[in-house]
Amino acid sequence: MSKAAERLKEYGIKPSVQRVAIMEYLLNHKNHPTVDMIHHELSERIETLSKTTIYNTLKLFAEAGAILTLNIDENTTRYDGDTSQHAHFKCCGCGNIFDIRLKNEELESINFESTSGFEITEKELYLKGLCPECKNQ
Amino acid sequence: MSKAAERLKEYGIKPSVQRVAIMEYLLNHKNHPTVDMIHHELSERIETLSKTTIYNTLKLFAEAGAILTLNIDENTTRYDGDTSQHAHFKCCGCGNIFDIRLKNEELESINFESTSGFEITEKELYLKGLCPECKNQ
DNA sequence: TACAAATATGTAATGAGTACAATTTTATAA
DNA sequence: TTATAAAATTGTACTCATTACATATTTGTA
Repeated sequence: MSKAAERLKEYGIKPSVQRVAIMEYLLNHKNHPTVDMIHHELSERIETLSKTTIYNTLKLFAEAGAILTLNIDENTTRYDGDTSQHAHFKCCGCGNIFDIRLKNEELESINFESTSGFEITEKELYLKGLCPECKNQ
Repeated sequence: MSKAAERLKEYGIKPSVQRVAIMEYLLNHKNHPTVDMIHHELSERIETLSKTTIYNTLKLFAEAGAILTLNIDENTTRYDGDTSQHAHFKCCGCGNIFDIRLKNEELESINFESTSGFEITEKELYLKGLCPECKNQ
């Protein structure tokens, strides 16, 4: 079984050609794609693949916790198949989004002054600025 | 001079009735409003105030660094007149957005494994979950 | 007062995302 | 295998936040 299919099983999601293809794309591409990017790429292989299916599928994945939904981009939602702890960096020059690895438990250890009573289920750290390439131009 | 007008001056923004009113709203409301919320509230006082003006003005403020633009909400942009360091919490129950104070320099002290060459100009920490009120229901 | 530059406004257009009805695929049972 | 129900996919129409743009108003200045 492919890694993508395994991952779906792991999260209790029934596999289908479309679902496996979408998960596969997310696992093999670290570019934090938009729906359009996924559709453009996959519709070459799966000619009838509709954007609605991609939207539905990504929502299904995200609600199951199998992928991350990123709102770092102002215009459009981005998706990430890597659910391990890390931050995201958006370059204001080229627009690309980079993974920023954190040392172990770095986000867990942040000290808040006032979260008593709040139940935190999700933490996202977004950074912006210039990537190394854009910085040297 | 009002606090709002002072703030505009501080960031090199020429004041106008509309600009002062919008900044005033942001300084007096900690609800991280949307454009619609600002428009709904202010158009009672300034009858001709258009949404386009609010969009333009908020963009102007944000680019000058006088306010923050938040993408914590999936559907719509929220704005924050408090530019001091703090995180944001969105309650999945009521949808409200809360300020979460951080201890001094907490965000600065996060250790990244791999930011060499990146120029970071902005950091946003978004939390999600349930607020105290929604948790008890 | 006259004129130019800066602001503000209203309408039309864009485009991401969703609702929904129709179609296709999959699973199940006789 | 066949019939049938449930699940998944698809395409179209729609919503709604945001932007583009042309026009109108206000402000600053000579």
